[in-house]
Amino acid sequence: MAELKQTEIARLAGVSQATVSRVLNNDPQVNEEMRQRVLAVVEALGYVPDARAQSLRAQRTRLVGLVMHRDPQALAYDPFFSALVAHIISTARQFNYHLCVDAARSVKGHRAIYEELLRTRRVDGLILVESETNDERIARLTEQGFPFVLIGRYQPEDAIYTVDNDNVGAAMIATEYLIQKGHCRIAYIGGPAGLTVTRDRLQGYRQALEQHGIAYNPSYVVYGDFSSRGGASAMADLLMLNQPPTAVLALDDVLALGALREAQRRGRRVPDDVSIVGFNDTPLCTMVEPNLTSVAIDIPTLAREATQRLIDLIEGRPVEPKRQIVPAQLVRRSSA
Amino acid sequence: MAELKQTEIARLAGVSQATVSRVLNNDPQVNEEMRQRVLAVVEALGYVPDARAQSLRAQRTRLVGLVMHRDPQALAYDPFFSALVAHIISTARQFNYHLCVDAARSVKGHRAIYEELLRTRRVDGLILVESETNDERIARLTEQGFPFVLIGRYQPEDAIYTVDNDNVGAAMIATEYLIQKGHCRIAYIGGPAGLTVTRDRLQGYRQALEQHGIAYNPSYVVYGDFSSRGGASAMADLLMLNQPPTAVLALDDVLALGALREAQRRGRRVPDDVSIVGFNDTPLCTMVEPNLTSVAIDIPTLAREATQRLIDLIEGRPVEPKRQIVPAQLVRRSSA
DNA sequence: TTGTAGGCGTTATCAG
DNA sequence: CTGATAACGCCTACAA
Repeated sequence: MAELKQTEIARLAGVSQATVSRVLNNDPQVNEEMRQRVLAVVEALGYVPDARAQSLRAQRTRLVGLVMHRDPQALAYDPFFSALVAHIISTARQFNYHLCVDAARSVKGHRAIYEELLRTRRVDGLILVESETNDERIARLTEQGFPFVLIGRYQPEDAIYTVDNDNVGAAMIATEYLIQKGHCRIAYIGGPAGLTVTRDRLQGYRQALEQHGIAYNPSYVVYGDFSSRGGASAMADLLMLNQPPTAVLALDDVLALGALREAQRRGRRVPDDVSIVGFNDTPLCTMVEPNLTSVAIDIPTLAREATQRLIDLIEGRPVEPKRQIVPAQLVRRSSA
Repeated sequence: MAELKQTEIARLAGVSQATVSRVLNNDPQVNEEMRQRVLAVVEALGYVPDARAQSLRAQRTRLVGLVMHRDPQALAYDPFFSALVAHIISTARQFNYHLCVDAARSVKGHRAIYEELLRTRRVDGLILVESETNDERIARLTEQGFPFVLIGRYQPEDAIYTVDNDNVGAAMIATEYLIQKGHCRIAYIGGPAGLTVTRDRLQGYRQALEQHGIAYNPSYVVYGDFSSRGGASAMADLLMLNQPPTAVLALDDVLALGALREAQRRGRRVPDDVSIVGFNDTPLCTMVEPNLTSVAIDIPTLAREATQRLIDLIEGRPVEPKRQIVPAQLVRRSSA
């Protein structure tokens, strides 16, 4: 079994190794009889070409990389992450690609991964998420002409290939919904401050306030890490204010749930005392009481589009336009 | 930048390509001066060896595979999956390995992945989860002498390398806990019936009943897929019985939550009317009201041990004993 | 101590 | 239409 290569097949079929290769690559020029003879042996022995050799020869691994800018620990229970991975996997597979996942929070660790995955040409392309403003990675990737797609926004638009869920617009919709419900003391719980997604949604939130003539109050903006605890402590801070908010927009469902639970723990009724809106529309939303109103950002489409575009880039097909927007949609439930 | 290989470095440093290779592999025999000269050029150009070439040459990709026997769709929001991936990633990285993830539910799809990952030698070893009894994959892997570690149980024990969280024991502990609380009508909500984990926990459940002289009632055993909805419909079935159970042991937290919500929807109070215990101790447990009592199966350790053992196997280090058990532990909260 | 050369398993280019 | 032959980039005997 260890010696199963094309030369071995060739020997048994009584042809040259080159012919075996041709048969396997469906070269139309090969004689039908030879093809059958070769295929018979291939079938009999269950021969499959060695991906390592193919990778070297073709200068292509058929592997796409996904690097999360996050501590692996923090990823462990993140539904956004698992949804992303799941959908990238299934899309990639349709094109005969596989997924290589990595993660690191530290800049050093991140650079190491970057080196290890990209410079070594271990993967053919990269899907980036959670970019920070002025993300150093993006500059380097662009400079090197390495295929990559960013899930998120980037400026200047059209500088790189992106699939964006229009966070600014989505946050606006959610905020306007709260305003229409009569709220004017609306808070925003973001993720880590440097992330583009945090800033974009903040921007949408502010724009909505502005359009409705509501003054922006900086003490209503709190940042947390992506965890239930982060949401809880943010909510705790908000409730200690002299004029606590009557509604909260949280950057994702996990944060929103933490906030919700904290509010309840402190005796607030949701949505009567405080309304809460999350992001991502994960199954968590229907798992808590009251069910969480959330902005669905359509992770499947995001992942599918990003993957497909990345593969197009890798294989040299034209990709237009550079920026694609996947619409988001507010899913109304009981929490707001 | 495209032409960055050892011959190029060698040319610029005025040495042979072999010397460059030796320097990069820390061969102690190279002259210090040469080493410096080579390293200078390497640094200056930012050269990193090509993983594809190394893979072919070394017959090793430094990639470990994780294949979930599940529809990618179903994986999307599964906390067990994301926790597993996250911890495998960080362990693998310590040993300079990367993770390639795949998933498929259908047998055909699964076999395709198996071929594609293993036979092509795209990965050096495999971590398996969710094995079924008489899992065909395991026989083939064993037969081929391919390095793999199973997370779960397998019989005969010691036939293959496994890391097991002692599901039988864990289910026993949980069931006994319920019995001690005075319950005797205890139901079990499993996952897909074929999975080893479903059967093992059922076995533990039955053993506990037996030891306490409680008759086993088949109508108290229901199977669902791994989803909140699965748990809900299982609970619905249970509550329609003439003598509905007063306690439920669910195969994982997601199922347990679905069950919990369904019970509440039907006006049952938890834990007063019906107690519920889940598995995995995911963050979900503290996100719902009442907080979910759950059996913590220590996914980080499971993942870490499996990864480490797999890498030991790949690199030819002895691994003993073949079967390792990671203890589980009941985390008591309010739902039971 | 360093250089030369062979080969890892493929694919692709040339002759024949 | 098929068979030698040359890369792909790297590591490692073996030779100098």
